Amino acid sequence: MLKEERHSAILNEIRLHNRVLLTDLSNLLMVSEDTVRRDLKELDKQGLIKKVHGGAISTGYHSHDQIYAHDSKVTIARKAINLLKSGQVILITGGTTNYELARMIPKKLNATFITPSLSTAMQLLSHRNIEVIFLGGKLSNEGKIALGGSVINALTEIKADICFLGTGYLDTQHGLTEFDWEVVQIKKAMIKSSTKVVSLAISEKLDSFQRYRVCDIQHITTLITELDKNDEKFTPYKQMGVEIL
Amino acid sequence: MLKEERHSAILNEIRLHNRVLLTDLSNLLMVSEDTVRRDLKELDKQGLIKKVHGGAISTGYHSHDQIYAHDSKVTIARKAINLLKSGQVILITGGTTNYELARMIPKKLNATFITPSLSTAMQLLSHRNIEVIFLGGKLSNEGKIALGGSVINALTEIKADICFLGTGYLDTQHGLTEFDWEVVQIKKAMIKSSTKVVSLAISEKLDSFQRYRVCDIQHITTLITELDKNDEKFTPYKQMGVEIL
DNA sequence: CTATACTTTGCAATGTTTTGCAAGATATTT
DNA sequence: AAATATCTTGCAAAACATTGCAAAGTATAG
Repeated sequence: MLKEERHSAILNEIRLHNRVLLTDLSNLLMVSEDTVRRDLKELDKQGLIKKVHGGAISTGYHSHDQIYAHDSKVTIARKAINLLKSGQVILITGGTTNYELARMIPKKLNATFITPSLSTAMQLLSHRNIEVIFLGGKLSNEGKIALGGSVINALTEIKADICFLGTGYLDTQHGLTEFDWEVVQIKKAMIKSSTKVVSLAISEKLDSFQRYRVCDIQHITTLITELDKNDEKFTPYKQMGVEIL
Repeated sequence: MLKEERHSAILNEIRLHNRVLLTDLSNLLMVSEDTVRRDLKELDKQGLIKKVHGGAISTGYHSHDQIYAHDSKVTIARKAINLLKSGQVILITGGTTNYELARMIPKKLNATFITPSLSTAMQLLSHRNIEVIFLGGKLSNEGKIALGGSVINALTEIKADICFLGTGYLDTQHGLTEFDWEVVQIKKAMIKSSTKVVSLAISEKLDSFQRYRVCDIQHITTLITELDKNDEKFTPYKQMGVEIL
């Protein structure tokens, strides 16, 4: 294979995905990583791509990464990661906290993620060892997630180890609530299909509620917030058998 | 063999495959590598090809990724938009040309798009009046598209007005061909589910082919390239009933 | 037809580019 | 701070390019 062909292929990859990993290119083009590195360096010098540690990105690339840097969400996501284990099948909804979670998945984790969220799926795909299954359906314009019967149907055929529920309101009286009825249906189906249920909630979502109920507190296995787990606020949750992280 | 014969043989090879190796030409033409080298040098000086280390590539090849191809993709997408009408149900694959198409959809268009491609879906979602349905399944890491049985099953339950096939290689002898077997299955299903079949192909993808066949030329309703529709190259296509734009 | 000048071709010697490897330096992740 | 992963550098083997040259072929003028 000619050098120019490789360059062309590399530019193509980057154009398509906005980013490439060096190792992937090495496999794809069947040349050593050194050669790819040299190719990338050359293309970078020509200003066609931007070479970064571990690969290269498109020059005009602005990832969503900078947009959400909310500290508490990062804190929550970091705690949540400890629940992940290789070999698991994991349901995960959309939402910025789950997006953070998807970002910081360890590279060596080997698991299957199932999601109806476009952004989460996109993020998950950047991890090599992870299998991503998208629950198809009609996409909602706001949340960029698939909703409706097809998602719920697909969920009935799945038994996952754990599910991560993002966005949602939580209080001891009303349980986990939502403002979108369609989303509620999805979350209900997810809970039904999972052995463990993890709710990720920044503290401002606590002690408030919305119109539609997803489930009672008792159905939640683990609640993760950015607060200290010994906060007195959590005593009632603990009494209902919820683990606090 | 005369020098001129060799020259046209070389140009032919390059037109066909976009590239040639020096050693291959030497064998093919049964002359020494030195002679071929001199031939290539001469053709390069005439601007007909681009000589590179180890062989030569078509002149359009390098600029392909940067400016030229992007421009032609925009041109193609612009032509394709005229086929869209409000009320239609539209199948669309991934690929950069379709991505461009998704970007430039008119705001007032009111239609349903169905796709297995993450990036295309994401782009389509930015249009208010458009309904987007994602064909869920296991996501491939490379193409960021859903593949496999679930996509094909979902497609059997759909009868769309039109389908837009991106990336793919086209020639009169082999028809529409693809690189990836899984992708071929999806495209086949899409064609089956659509009344009209539109193939978007930059001219580079013409007159070349890959391992796996999607369909014959006859199954394509409309072919869109960046070239003029009266280009003599299209005569055989027209004879097979393909509309050229 | 013949001699001369010119072109083309292959060969060999020498120079250059490309590529993969290995060792040590940096960066990143845990 | 330790463990990985990635990067840099120098190097050697292989592939490729260049140059000069000689043999063979072609063209042209006398």
